[in-house]
Amino acid sequence: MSTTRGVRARARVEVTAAIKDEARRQLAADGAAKLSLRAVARELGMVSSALYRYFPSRDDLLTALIIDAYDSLGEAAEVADDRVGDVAPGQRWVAVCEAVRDWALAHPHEYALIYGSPVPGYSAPEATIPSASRVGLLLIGIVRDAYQQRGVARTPLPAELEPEAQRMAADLAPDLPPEVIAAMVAAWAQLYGLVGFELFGQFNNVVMDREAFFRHAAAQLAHGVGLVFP
Amino acid sequence: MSTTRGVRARARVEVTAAIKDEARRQLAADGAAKLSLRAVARELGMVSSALYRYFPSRDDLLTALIIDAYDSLGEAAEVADDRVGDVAPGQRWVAVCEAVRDWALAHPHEYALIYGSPVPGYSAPEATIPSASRVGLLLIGIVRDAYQQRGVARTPLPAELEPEAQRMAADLAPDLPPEVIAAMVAAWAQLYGLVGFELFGQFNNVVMDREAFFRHAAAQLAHGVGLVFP
DNA sequence: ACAAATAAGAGAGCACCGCTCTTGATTTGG
DNA sequence: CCAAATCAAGAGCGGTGCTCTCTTATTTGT
Repeated sequence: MSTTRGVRARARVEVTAAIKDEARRQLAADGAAKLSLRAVARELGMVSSALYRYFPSRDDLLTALIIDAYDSLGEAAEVADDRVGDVAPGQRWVAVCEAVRDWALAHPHEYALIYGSPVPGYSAPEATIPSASRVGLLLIGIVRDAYQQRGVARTPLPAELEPEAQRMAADLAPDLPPEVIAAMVAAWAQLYGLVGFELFGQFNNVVMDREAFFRHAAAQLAHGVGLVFP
Repeated sequence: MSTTRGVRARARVEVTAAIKDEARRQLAADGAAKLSLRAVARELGMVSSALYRYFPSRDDLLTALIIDAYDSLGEAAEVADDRVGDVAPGQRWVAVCEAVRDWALAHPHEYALIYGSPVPGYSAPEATIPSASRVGLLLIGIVRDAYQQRGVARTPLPAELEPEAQRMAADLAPDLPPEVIAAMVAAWAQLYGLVGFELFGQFNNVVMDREAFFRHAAAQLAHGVGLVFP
């Protein structure tokens, strides 16, 4: 019967989900460094070795959490973009930036997991790429809309960056001018600099009104990409 | 005698230095997560408990390494600024940014230690502040020189940021205009976004010619702060 | 329908970790 | 010179990730 075949399968997805949920709880509470397979198993009433039937190692569990975190962040950004409605591209950009920051402040350990220090040698498993790209793709989409609807301000590139900018444009958005793509990639990285500095305490005793500071900085980023405000 | 008093004291500083050196070796090799007191002790031919006479905990050892890393980075930045000589402020800025990036690429695990994810809850011990400030102070100095010698381009602030910008300026550089200080703090954070993305693999398959890309982005940061090129 | 294959949980165990406490030797300062 | 401070060493506690074996329950193929 279809049910008999499903008993094991169903149990498997449920247990897998329960493990991830508990792991996410511990991650949010104490950070990635203190996530312990034994503690997760203990909390779930299993024995630690049983966990290895679901995740072959601690790193694999963390990778699953990383993908979830990327998706959660990506969705938050997409929702924010939808919510803001049909406004000027610059305002959409700022809304997405603020969504990223809000998500980071609400999920600091998860943000640290994906944008903190993923072990400098470590290169992300292929599986993470689509989830990790969501925010970037969203920002590209905003710039593309701006370019098609009202155009963007363009500043010439230094000669040494021409070939690289053309290559990036061909990869990321062949319909957009290379200098805009180059500016966008830089702005994308810079956004995470702003968020990281706030989250990791580098702004302690330096920036007090973080809201206002961030909003202005995000707007300046939009400006640098060539987006305009109404 | 002066020597007798010095036997213990001298041994102490030597052993302390040896511990830090070996720890730094392991940090550079395997990252902060894998730094093990027992392994350090083993390598030094001591027993692990003896290490606790010098550093009361693993975190204290790490804090010592953090301070050293900040100082190493700060000195690299200062040396680069000295070396570049009497050029336009924008070029000094770019030189310092490149020094930060070069240092990060040369010491990835140490960079991750200080600018990665310092455990979101964790707030840096007071002792780290002076060392951590060196790069920031250097950048402020460059902007100050630019302001006094040739002036900087100033763009007005949104009203909501006025008070905060004035507060920051009063704290960091009372002789500089608030909008310049605000732009500088943002640029400072953004610089670390650029470096972090490259170091932590976010630019994999996206940016290839990292040198050229970074140089351009750093120059754009300088522009955003109002610095000019000759 | 039943035997074989497979998946899952339990338990013991290995090698490591940070950290504490006690013990005995050595150096220091009054 | 002797008491006090300092330090290396050892044993030990509770924890970790991970492996291996054993037993039991489910799924599968005939």
